[in-house]
Amino acid sequence: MGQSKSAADNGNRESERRRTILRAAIDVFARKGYHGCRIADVAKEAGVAYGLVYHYFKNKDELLETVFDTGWSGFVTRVRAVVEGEGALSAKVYGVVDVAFEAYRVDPRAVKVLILEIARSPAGSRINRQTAFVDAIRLSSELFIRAKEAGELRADTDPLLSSALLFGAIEMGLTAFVTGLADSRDAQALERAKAQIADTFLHGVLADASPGAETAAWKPEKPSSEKSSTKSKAPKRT
Amino acid sequence: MGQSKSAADNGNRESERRRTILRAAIDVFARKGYHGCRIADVAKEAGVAYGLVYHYFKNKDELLETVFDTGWSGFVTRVRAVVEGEGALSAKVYGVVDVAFEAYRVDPRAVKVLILEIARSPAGSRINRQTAFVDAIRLSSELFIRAKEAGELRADTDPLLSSALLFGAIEMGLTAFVTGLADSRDAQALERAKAQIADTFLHGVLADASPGAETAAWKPEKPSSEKSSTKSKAPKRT
DNA sequence: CGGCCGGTTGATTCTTCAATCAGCCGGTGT
DNA sequence: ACACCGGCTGATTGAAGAATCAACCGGCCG
Repeated sequence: MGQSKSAADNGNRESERRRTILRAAIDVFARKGYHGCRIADVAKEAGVAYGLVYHYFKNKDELLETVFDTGWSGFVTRVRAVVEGEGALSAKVYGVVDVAFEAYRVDPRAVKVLILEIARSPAGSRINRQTAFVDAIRLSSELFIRAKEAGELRADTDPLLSSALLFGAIEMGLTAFVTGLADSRDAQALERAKAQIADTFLHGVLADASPGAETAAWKPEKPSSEKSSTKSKAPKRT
Repeated sequence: MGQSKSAADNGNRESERRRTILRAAIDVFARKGYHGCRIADVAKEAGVAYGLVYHYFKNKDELLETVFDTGWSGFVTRVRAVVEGEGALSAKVYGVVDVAFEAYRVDPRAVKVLILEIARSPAGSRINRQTAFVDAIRLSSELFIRAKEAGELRADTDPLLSSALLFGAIEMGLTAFVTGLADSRDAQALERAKAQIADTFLHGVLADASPGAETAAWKPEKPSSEKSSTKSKAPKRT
């Protein structure tokens, strides 16, 4: 265990242990869920005494809160960068999808906890985590508001709902991997999923203007020559 | 309290009380969450003695399980009807969206519990509720498999993922109402949300076929005259 | 009338954990 | 050497709440 630290680490030792515990918490939460695990599990996973968890965190809830703050703030920051950056709507949408999937690639467990435990927890404790989620949706909705003014969007779209739908699609896409519906070790699959989410959101699933139209009418009109590629190599954002 | 039942109810009395408890459970779960409530709360809500809950249900978990089975089977049945029915892809997609929103309109509490407590619960107890969710996605994916063979779909779409995305969009749309982001008493808003979800999924958010390919430019300006209508009166399914 | 029986009650028991706390251990300064 | 100090330990406590159970109705049948 304890590596001798020499001198080097004088600055931030205060972490180290705390980090270990936080990491362990993420792993355990991801494996058994917040309610399904005891502090003892976290302590064991971290290879640390039960009491030490309480030395670094006020209580179990603060532990979850911290996991949340840590992971979420990074995500929001990146999303904000995309939203406020240069480029057309399409590029930004792809950028947002990319941020989410990248987060997943880097730390699937953390993303799992964020999605499963936090985004959907009913009125969790004091601090409204729901709020944080809503804030993210609001943030990216600006993207659609501006795009709409610029005429990039169809007229009958509500920006807030569009934003929500994008996140919903991303979340469900990730959930497919989180729950094992899709193989998350397949880098190709991840890439394809990313592309399809962005493409579907931007262009829909239909194979072009569906000529048949059905029953009533889905406005088949589509003068626009070739719809083209679609292969969508959409500009990588990174 | 106890209404005298006269004779009339001879047949299925075995329910009655059980139903009351189940109903109470849904309400309480919706209000405080599964983990956030005690059996005592359910009993009180139902106006029934604590012990009676255990007369009708083996334990707290079975209560949730039952809420799930009850609500979910109905939903799946309706979705199946849509998937296996007649009509073009577009109509069916709208139909699926409609089923979900109708369920919400009829019993928002129950839908809330389904979404918040069950869809996302991490490896809950024995029975895999995740599985049920996955099954629904698989079921509706058949819709996309067939549509793809018929050439209705773009070639580069994965049916399973498409199905997941549709459900993701629906779920997030409903979540917006469940969490109060949008006003669920506004029938108009519900209608619009439904239409936008289906439209976005089928046609995307973009103002038109953006021919510009991507890479460099995403072709901002769109001359395409009137994009118009699109008001989408999409065939009502009911 | 009296005993049975299924539905019903709610106090009691038992379990599970979050949270505490008295003290240990090893490093550091004097 | 000694005393101090902060990180660290884990048995103990106390509360919350799930599940049990013995007793209690009120109808019904013999």
